[in-house]
Amino acid sequence: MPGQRSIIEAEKLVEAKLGGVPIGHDQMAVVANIHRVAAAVRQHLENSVLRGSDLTWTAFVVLWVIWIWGESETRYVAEEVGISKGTLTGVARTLESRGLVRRAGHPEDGRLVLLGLTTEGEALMHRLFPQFNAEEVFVTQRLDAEECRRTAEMLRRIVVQVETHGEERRAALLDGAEPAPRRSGRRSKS
Amino acid sequence: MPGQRSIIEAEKLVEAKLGGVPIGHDQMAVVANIHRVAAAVRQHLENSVLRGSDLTWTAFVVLWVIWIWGESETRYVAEEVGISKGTLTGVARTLESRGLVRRAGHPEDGRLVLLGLTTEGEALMHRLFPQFNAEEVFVTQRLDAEECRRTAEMLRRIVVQVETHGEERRAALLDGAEPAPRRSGRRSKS
DNA sequence: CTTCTACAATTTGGCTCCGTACGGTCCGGC
DNA sequence: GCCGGACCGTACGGAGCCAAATTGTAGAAG
Repeated sequence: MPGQRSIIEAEKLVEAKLGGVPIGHDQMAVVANIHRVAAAVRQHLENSVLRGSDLTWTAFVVLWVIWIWGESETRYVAEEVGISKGTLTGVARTLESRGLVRRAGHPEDGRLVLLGLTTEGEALMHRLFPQFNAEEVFVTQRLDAEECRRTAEMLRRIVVQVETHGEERRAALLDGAEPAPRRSGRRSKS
Repeated sequence: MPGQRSIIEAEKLVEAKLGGVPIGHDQMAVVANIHRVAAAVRQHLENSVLRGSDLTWTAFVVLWVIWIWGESETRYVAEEVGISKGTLTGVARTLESRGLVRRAGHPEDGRLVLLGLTTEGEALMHRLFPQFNAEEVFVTQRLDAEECRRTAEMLRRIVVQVETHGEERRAALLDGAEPAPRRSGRRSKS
């Protein structure tokens, strides 16, 4: 990995930059490594198994969620995948046009839309997931099963922390000040 | 975290879906959690400290890399940040137009371009990074220092694995077949 | 029955990011 | 001097992504 500079070395430089200001070094290293590894793994999977079936990462995750959990309401799929409902609309449409996903109205509540896999979609996932998982095994090759479990547990704790206390934390940080609107995105009419 | 369904439960469903096909469950859980936590942390940081300074995640990381490592060649910045050189051009231009980044030609090799922070950029990072790090500490609150170190080490191993053996692995998987061009992006003229 | 309200998905606008393809510039070797 | 290679910049085309605005349904209130 040419050019990959060490995070430990970075810490020393941060120390020098900030003089007396105390910094959580271990925490910084975890967060930095999380994003580094997420990008590396995603890129590896896109360039190995996903590219061959012309699927983006997001599209695959959407298929995976529907595959695992069965026909589901769009709002749950969006949340599970980690994208907005508006984004899911577009991704689902693409997958529908390729005959992998089927969209159906909810039998009781006409506002809801259910997403399910077509037979073709089922077949694709049945073929693709073992390949996908084989790469998951490949990337984690330098960890034994126990280390995998422990690492997953640590990561899960971070997710729980953010998802249970994140919102109140953000509110406390802003402390009254309005949330500073996102610069991109559609402008408010007012 | 409403709607967050358990990965353990998902594993059972995968098992049911694939019958006899053996699956690396622990590895699957690690990879799934990596991306879940990466998205959660990124979103938390964008909505807390970054939004206030109108910075995207990518823009902040670019600033951070330049801040830490000092004036650097664009190719190293792009690699360190984990984005393509083309993307960096756009991001750097935006940051330059806001007076945070300065761009200069390499004194010896005229092909290279060096990116550095302006005084304003330095000041911004000096103010922003402690806030950023405070949120890193917040999200990892449920891990003690030792757990942080161990987790970072595990993640680092995955990065090393992908970056040392990823390329040959992808080559072996394709095994001769041409790499199946990305469907999006500019079409070849031919 | 009508209206109002809540909530759902979708549409729309704006931005980000990637991969590809060129074009320009510079370096090194022949 | 010329050519091949490396590098940056620019220009597309395309997918993702978010948040506001819109549209449509459900259900309650009058």
